[in-house]
Amino acid sequence: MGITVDAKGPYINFHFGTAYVSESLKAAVRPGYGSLPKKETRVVLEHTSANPNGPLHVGHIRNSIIGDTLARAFRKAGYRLEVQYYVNDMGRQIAIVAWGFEHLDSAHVAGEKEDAHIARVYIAANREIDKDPSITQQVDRLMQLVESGDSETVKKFQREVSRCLDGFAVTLKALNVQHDRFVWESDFIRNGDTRRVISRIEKLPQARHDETLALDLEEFGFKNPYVIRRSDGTSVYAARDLAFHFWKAANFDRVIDVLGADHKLIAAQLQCTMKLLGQKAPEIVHFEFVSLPEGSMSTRAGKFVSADDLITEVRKRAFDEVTARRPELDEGVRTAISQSVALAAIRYDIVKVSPEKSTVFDWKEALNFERQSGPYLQYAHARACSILEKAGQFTECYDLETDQEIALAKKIAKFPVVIDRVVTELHPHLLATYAHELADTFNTFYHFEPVLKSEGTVRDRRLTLVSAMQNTLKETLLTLGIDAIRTM
RNA sequence: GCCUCGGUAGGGUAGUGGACAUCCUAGAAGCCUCCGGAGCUUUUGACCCGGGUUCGAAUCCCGGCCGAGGCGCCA
Repeated sequence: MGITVDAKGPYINFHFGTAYVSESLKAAVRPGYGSLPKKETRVVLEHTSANPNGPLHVGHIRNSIIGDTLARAFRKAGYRLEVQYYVNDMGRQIAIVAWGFEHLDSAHVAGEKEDAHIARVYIAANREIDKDPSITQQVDRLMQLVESGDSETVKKFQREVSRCLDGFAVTLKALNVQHDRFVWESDFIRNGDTRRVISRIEKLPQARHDETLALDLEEFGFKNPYVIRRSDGTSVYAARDLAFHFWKAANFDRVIDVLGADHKLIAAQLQCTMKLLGQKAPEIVHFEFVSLPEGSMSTRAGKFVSADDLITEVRKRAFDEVTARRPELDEGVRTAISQSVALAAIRYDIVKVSPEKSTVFDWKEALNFERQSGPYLQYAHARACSILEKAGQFTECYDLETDQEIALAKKIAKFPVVIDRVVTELHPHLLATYAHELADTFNTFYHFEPVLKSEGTVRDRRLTLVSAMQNTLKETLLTLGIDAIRTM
């Protein structure tokens, strides 16, 4: 009854007997199915970390959704996980924002979201700089003041950055994306970590002391020097990033960063340098860019589709859809359902594509709730819930017979393997593919095999199967950060 | 110019060495006697090009072409 094996041509076929499938099903009806054994490994996962100079756009949230889905998968796989957002509070872009608030008409407009306000000032300041390049010197001055710890300027930077982060928090909450800790880049200057890392780098044989301090990584295939310190003595982003990763390497067993494709080179240089310093190098999940049909996005040029606009539009469309289907429900209930549906649509649409594929943002796809979409998955779940509710009490039965039953049970049994693959391969889209396969298999089963209308042990075993499917799909959706609503 | 990542039916997409290449969309034909049709069935249609490795390549290697991203004091 277990697993039988035979050879056919060049293939070895394993036949999973009913005993094997039954065991899996018994686990699948229990709460928390798919969770792997607890591990002692401490993992730190950094994602999103967008510069606080304007609202999150549809490119940034690809990072957020890939990162948050991975985070959920790691927790499901039993790891001790901390999720971090690295706040860039001392870059040139923030200095430009600070300059803009000081020199331009930057009053807050009533009803304007904080991050949108920052973007408006940032875009205006860039326009001024284009007109009068000498402003750059004033911006440089601000950066030097921050690096030297001038409290007035530091406060000014942090005030604007905090406001922008408040805006991000609203967006990320709407997307069901969570961080455990916000790590501020400037802390690595203040606590001396950056200085200490630089002094270690100075001692490396690859160090080059000209006006700048840089590493010559040509032996590792990097043509250009990796600059650590500017000629005016201030540190560059790379130096603080090294300090940050030093700290992560010291406190965690596994360090994972989710970064955009534009970071490929600097991330590789960072990995290389960490190794030279005898430290654990981060594992990096790169995702390729999301562009618009008219070209690439740019915060600076004000050319982007903001995540907030996307959320608003998808929620509107979802509300109309729910209202058309369930007019009898209270408006409050319809609003709640449509928010869950919108969340599912957005997250699934983004996570289903493998990270290494560059994409073009498409409103039509984002607003589609059929078939290969998050709402389709939610619908399959809601249907299963409805069947179980109507069924009432039944006796669990694990002896399956028909092809449809067995196909569904096998799909259910695969779930823990999928969780494991997601965290070992760092491929969150596998979970999306699995969720769709599971819902598809269920829909086919549902079409051919009557559940409530069958009788005796046939009814029992099919209800058991529906129950296992509902629980498995629920766990899959939760790992995808999608609400497993019972009705919609 | 150099480096990195992609190139799978009309459009989008899964698939890192093996059995008729996944799914969505689009086109065609069906299914409301149905437990919620955001559904189901059947069907049309694809591995960029050229070499190589292998018993066997969408998958690995080399060279093209196309797309995205990057290339010392930006982040």
